[in-house]
Amino acid sequence: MNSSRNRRPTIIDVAERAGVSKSTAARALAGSGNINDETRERVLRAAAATGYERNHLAVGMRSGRSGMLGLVIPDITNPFWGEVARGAQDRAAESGASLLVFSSDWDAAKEATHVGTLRRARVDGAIINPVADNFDDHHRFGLPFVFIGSSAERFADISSVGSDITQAVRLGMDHLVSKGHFAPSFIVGPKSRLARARFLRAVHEHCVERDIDPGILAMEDGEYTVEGGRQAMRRLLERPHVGHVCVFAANDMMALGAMMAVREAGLNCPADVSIIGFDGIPSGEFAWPGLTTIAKPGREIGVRAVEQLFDEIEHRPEHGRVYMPCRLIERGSLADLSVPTPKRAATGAGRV
Amino acid sequence: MNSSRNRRPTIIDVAERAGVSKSTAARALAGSGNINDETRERVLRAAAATGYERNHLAVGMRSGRSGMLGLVIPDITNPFWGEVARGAQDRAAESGASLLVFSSDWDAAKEATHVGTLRRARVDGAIINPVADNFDDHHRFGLPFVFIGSSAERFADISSVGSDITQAVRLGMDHLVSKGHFAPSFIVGPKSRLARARFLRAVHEHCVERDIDPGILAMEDGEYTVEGGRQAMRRLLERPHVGHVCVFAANDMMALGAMMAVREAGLNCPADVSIIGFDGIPSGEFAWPGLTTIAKPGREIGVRAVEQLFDEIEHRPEHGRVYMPCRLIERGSLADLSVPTPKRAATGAGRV
DNA sequence: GTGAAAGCGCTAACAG
DNA sequence: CTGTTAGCGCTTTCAC
Repeated sequence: MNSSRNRRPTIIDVAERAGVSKSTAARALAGSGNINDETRERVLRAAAATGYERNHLAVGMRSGRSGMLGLVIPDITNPFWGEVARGAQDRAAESGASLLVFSSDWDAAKEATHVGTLRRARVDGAIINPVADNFDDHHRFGLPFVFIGSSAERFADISSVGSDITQAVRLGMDHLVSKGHFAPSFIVGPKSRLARARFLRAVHEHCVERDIDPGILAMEDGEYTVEGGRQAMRRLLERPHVGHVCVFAANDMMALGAMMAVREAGLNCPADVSIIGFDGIPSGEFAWPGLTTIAKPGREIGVRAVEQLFDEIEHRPEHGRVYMPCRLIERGSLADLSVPTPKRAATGAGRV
Repeated sequence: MNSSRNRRPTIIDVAERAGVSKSTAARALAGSGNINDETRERVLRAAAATGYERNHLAVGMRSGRSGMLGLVIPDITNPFWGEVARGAQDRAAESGASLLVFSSDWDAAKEATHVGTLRRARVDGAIINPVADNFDDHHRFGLPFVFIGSSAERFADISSVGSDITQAVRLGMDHLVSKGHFAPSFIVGPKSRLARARFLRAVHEHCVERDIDPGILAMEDGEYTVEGGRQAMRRLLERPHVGHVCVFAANDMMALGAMMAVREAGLNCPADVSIIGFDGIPSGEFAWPGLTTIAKPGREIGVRAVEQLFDEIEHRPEHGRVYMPCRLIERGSLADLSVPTPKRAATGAGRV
């Protein structure tokens, strides 16, 4: 009868079956334009009967909108970025868009390659965690885009979304104080990483607000990894100190590494050393003791980024950065030194 | 001069600039067909000069190959599936293909929706972790596809790739025996899940091989979550038992939950209770003690799935299942009872 | 309200 | 080896 046994049905098949023209069928299918109710019904029925499915390639080609969005993150395997991807995915799907996901491994060359691929795929726009610090050609990605992550913050004029580090640090510091830790030590990322400066700036701001001299705060740095945190903690413990040690790690992996170092030094967390992290990765929940940390809203960031991207695509210039609030997750890695035992208080953070 | 200030350059712009015809330009750009070296050079230069980039939408439309692949997994946020996605992503990129990623949340309806979206996007094929157990319409996805994960194993005639559960269980059991644990208890998934049966079958096979009566093995089940594992462990500990308890959990999350239950019961892992998991998620590394487990090769599964999918697309019917070997990761959650100290063996679970 | 026709950017015969 | 000619499936004027 019909030759649609092998071919996938096209709009022409639907039109023929409904006894209308291509364009009428298109109008009915797209739900656009003025069209007779009865005609529309007929077309829709014909479409269902033939098993017609819109060819998005063709739509994209003709309309200039592919219905696809790109996402370039450092590593989909990383729990934080996985959350971001999930949020973006869900929000995109909600609007009928699909997401092309790529991992850059913090490598500028890979990032460029992937953006190129996205451009050729004619995605309508892209969400990118920029790895390259040193070039402002970002403006010439050649497609609508939105940045995500803390590394994006420095591009003030570019639409971006990330966690509110200032608020996060304040949350952490206030919590530490509430537990009787007044002068924590810090484990931060390597100097090369943008996020480090951002984190330290927030710490500094907070100290100024609270009339604390940032100079007295001990600090060690290392890679944003378990091993980096472990070594930094080791160095911290080698420093002369008295009483309870409290550490604020700029990243959960480092915090977990620090925890290991504490154990390896024959000390106990939280009895001897208190640790607070930053990220909210699942592993923190299973560590022993559970890692108290400040969780970034990964999923919400993904959702929000897609929304910003839509604005960008539709030329609703909402330029500027959106800061998403973080939240504290209390688990067991923090000792409570605030209990009103005079002796206890003196033990304190060692700042006599 | 040229009007290509706004429009993105097309193959026509390149052809004009190189002084050749559209098709010659196309041939040069695609690297296909016979073409004069010098002409090709000229075209390539013209392309570079105009900043031409192939429009994959148009290519896909004309050639019938979109250069896109779909991936439908339960949850990109889950560490195992994240690994799979990453492997697939990398392998696809290697061949110049892009990956559309979707999460189904183990929901058959979502799965169907996503497959529909992929079909409309005209992906060349899809990699799917099938959630629906009860329909064989899989054959009518309407596009080339490959299954992944253990739930796919029952579709013997469909190309699929997953971990080798039989080998994994053997690896685990042998390791337990080598540490002096001869009759472990089991924590397995809910009856509704396909993977459970697959796991138990492997255990059974192993027992038969080793002349062990599977009937003597204690078993509890629960959801594949931390909470599921915790409750199952609780029930296991309530059972009458003497000496050291050894537990083989069918999933790392459950194993981690079991570890919590042990701690909550005032017991110690591994002194009183030994635990071995199955998955290889990162959290197991940070738990205390570190979780000994059998790791599935998530990334390799992703890579392999893409390769199988290419075969499928190219009509190289390699139908059948590919089993990827798992590997043992030794950490600290297993007591070594094999040391020939009679006392040790008797010390056991300490709950007299 | 509906149809005819043009064309998005590219590839694939088919001639030369 | 290169140019000409058709479309791929759809949207979108522009008539009627």
